[in-house]
Amino acid sequence: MSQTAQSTGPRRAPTMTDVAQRAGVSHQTVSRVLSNHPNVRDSTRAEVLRAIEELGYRRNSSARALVTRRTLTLGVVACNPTLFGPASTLFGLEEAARGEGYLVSAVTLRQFTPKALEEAIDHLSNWGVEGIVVIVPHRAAVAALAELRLPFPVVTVEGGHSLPIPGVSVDQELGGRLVTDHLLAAGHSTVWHVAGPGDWLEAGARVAGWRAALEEAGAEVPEPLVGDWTPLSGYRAGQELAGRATAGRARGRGPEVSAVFVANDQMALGVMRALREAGLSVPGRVAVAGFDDIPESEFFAPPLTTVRQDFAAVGQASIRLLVSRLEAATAQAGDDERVVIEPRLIVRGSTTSL
Amino acid sequence: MSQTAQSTGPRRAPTMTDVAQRAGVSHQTVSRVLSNHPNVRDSTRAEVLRAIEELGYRRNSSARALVTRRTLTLGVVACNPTLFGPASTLFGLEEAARGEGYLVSAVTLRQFTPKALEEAIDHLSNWGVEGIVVIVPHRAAVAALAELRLPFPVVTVEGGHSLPIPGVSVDQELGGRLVTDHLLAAGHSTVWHVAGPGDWLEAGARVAGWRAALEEAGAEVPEPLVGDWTPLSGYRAGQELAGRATAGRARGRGPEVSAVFVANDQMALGVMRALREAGLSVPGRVAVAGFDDIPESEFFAPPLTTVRQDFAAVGQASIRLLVSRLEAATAQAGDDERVVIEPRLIVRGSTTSL
DNA sequence: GGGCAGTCTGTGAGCGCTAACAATGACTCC
DNA sequence: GGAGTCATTGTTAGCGCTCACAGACTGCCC
Repeated sequence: MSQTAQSTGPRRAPTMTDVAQRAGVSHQTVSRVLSNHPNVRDSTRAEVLRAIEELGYRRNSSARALVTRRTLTLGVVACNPTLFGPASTLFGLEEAARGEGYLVSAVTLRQFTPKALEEAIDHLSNWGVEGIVVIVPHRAAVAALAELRLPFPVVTVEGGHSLPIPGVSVDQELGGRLVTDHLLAAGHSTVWHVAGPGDWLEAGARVAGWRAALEEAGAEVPEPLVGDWTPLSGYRAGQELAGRATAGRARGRGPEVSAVFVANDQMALGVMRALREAGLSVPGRVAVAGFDDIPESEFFAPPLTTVRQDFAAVGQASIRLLVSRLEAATAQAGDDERVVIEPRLIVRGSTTSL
Repeated sequence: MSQTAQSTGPRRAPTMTDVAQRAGVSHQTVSRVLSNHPNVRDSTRAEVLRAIEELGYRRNSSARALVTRRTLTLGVVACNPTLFGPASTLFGLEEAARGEGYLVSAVTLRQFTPKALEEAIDHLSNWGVEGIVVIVPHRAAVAALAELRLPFPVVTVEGGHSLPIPGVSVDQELGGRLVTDHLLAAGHSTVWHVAGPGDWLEAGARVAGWRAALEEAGAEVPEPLVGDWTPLSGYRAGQELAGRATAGRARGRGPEVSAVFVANDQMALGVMRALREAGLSVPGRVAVAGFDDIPESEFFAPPLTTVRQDFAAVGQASIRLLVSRLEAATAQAGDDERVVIEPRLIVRGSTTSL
């Protein structure tokens, strides 16, 4: 009665009981209306809905989660989220999750370390996520992940298939093959490679595809250069390659440089700049191909041959995997544990006019 | 006693009472340990921590949120999250929020409509976010936002300052001026402009800065072309500009084309490609400048002069604004309602060697 | 030795919701 | 017409936690 609450203070959000009172029913009936229970008389339902509308009532998610033991929240751990690939995956993933009725909370890692990964997962756990998707494609990450015995399902993206954790990935090795075969078919005697960082699984798989294609064709396999995905590192690798291209075999370190497969588009950009600066025309003197098909690639000078990955599909598949694990007491083990998505070669000017 | 739960079924997560029993204390003491209450004997604390460790106990966030009325969750609504700018902002924002002890849930819009915005906010509300950051820099979005009377604080990013909603933004107009002044100082008689979509506030502000700089310098103001941020649209605008450049004033539609300020880097890339294809060298014949400083810009051919925005700072500022509103009964109105961040001109090869 | 502060711990209530069950009334069926 | 069925509604008991308060036990002073 003599509550000060009736003053102008921040009025507490209305509760289900408030709605019930206003509609002249029990709180349980309100609950039934909100959960679309069939056995509610139409007139009652209308009454309740009107009360909800008038009060601006919203169900308290915490109370609901407490009793149903479902937070309907999924966590995502991502690294380098400003890169086109991770960002696209994140986007597709969130959209898919929303469609399934889940909220997605992402934690981003500035730099991968097992400790950072653990902290990120810990952070998410503290908010009661029901499962997580990990988009941290480092070798060490997957290993670290396997150590942690988590009380909820985990799905990896680009985490490789060496561990008994369900995951989604693009067939990076196939991508590497596609590019390499394309360049060999164009008449190059061999193909150089600028790889991604050694601790990235994707980088390794692209190397493997490239190497396999060369070996199958009986071509010489040059020592791959290594970058860190940035244009700058590509630029440096490009300078190195330019040096070899101009020095010729005289320099005695590997075959002639007439074609380069770069492990992502941004590095390819750097490589092309370095080659250009060294007076080596692309594709006239050296053909260059990338990987990812970022939106800019089509407009590089020259337009870049590359491999397109369907990131949105990756995001969707990972959510499907996670949600199926969450909702099915049925589909337990082995049931579509692994999803592999095929990449596609996009041929453009940087490799064509040999 | 005769519960079937003691079978192998999915063992329920341990509760605070379980920990209390194991440690031989009351659940309240466990709670005190977890909240770092000072009045707990060291030996008791140790006992409790050990029990927590052994049981792998985690506090139930829903129960906690229910009683404290704090979900410690923030929502973000973003559009075009695969672009460098929004992605970077999102990243900075999440990191800042985590530092403040909040979880961030993002909802991404494929395309902006007032309805989509409302649905996104609705989605977030259903999960009990305590406040939201809206990164949807459309004119209509801000208007729509003002309509909604939301029961929690809202902060806009790049939402302009026309409405009484706190917000963070980069001084886009200043950016436009910086670029334009730079080009005028380099000796160009005027500067053309390829703008972003008309319904984006940022696009408008960049146009305003460009126009103001031209007018102050007494230069002719050509009709701006309009793109949609994509390289392709820039390419089309570039073709149009190339046509004018080669036709000269004869075509009678505006001044000579010797310098172009493009509203973002990706479109600038398209513009440069079109110019190059038309045989117009950059910067020899036409100088081109962009906006955003995406990581690739430095490696374009030629390296692109552009305006750098500190997206991470934007994200951090928006979180500070939101959190201060959440935690302060003190700082009510007017208190740093607006944060403006200054952009910086980055001069590179695409405008230099006139 | 009684009172009084201060430290540590336990008890009980209740946050807002859903699930299980009970209760009511209307209707059908033989 | 009594039992059985069904639709509709209400009642009650928690979910796991924090808060407010009460108790117990120290030490210290006069």
